[in-house]
Amino acid sequence: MGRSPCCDKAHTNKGAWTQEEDQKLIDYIKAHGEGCWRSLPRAAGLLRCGKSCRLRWINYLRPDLKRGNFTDEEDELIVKLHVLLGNKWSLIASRLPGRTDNEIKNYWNSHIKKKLLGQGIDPRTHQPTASSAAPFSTIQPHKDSQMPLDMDNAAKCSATDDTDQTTSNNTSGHDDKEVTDDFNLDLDLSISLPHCSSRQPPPSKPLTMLSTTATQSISRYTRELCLCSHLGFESCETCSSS
DNA sequence: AAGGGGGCCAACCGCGCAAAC
DNA sequence: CGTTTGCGCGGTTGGCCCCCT
Repeated sequence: MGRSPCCDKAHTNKGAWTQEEDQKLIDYIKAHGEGCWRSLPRAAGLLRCGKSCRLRWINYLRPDLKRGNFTDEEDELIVKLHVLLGNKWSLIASRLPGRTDNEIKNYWNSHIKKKLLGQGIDPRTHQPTASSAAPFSTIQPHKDSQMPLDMDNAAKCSATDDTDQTTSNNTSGHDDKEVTDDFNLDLDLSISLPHCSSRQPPPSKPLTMLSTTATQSISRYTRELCLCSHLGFESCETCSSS
């Protein structure tokens, strides 16, 4: 059993990309567009795995990438989105134009984690660490919860399924109603349109939307999906109106 | 000045999912 | 309807660079 390898590893380059390889990839995508990463390397004259080409393009060569340091606003937004989505870097990246999931993931691990720990906040649960009784200035997913919300399921659901939004994905055995009653999250997010990069499918799929005070300002979006339902909560007005 | 350690980031790996067959 | 194929994702690794001693 097992999967067949994605490419012939014996005949592919690995490691850092050369300028020449970059240029070949750029030229090819400019001429033919993205798509069929598996056959792209051969067509472009690259001795690379298709996955490697895709990653290189998405994370480094794409023309719409915003290079450079993260702004305070981006920083804050990443933290807020992580509260809701957990380690769903691609979803988080979709809210940060010009940023890639890899970039955000690296930034989280190298900067934000430490920053939160320094504030006495557990970066995984966003709860104050056991040793810290310091005032809690960031977002609390659930004020009484001992466990983090099942963000993984929620994000998985929000990313893949728009057909059964009212069905609870609660696998943790928590009482949905109880959680709903206590959940009072005011994020005041400023959220841009999902970044319409090539990696994101055109918005034929629902946009994952956050149930926050930002809801009003985002209502202009053509298709909305409230995360409430995906978090296993009762539908809010946004959910029910869509 | 050298080298050791730690941080950062690009790239790889393996798995899950969905479409195609 | 089961299997195969391709894509995308999250986690991890490895190498480069910078700082400190």
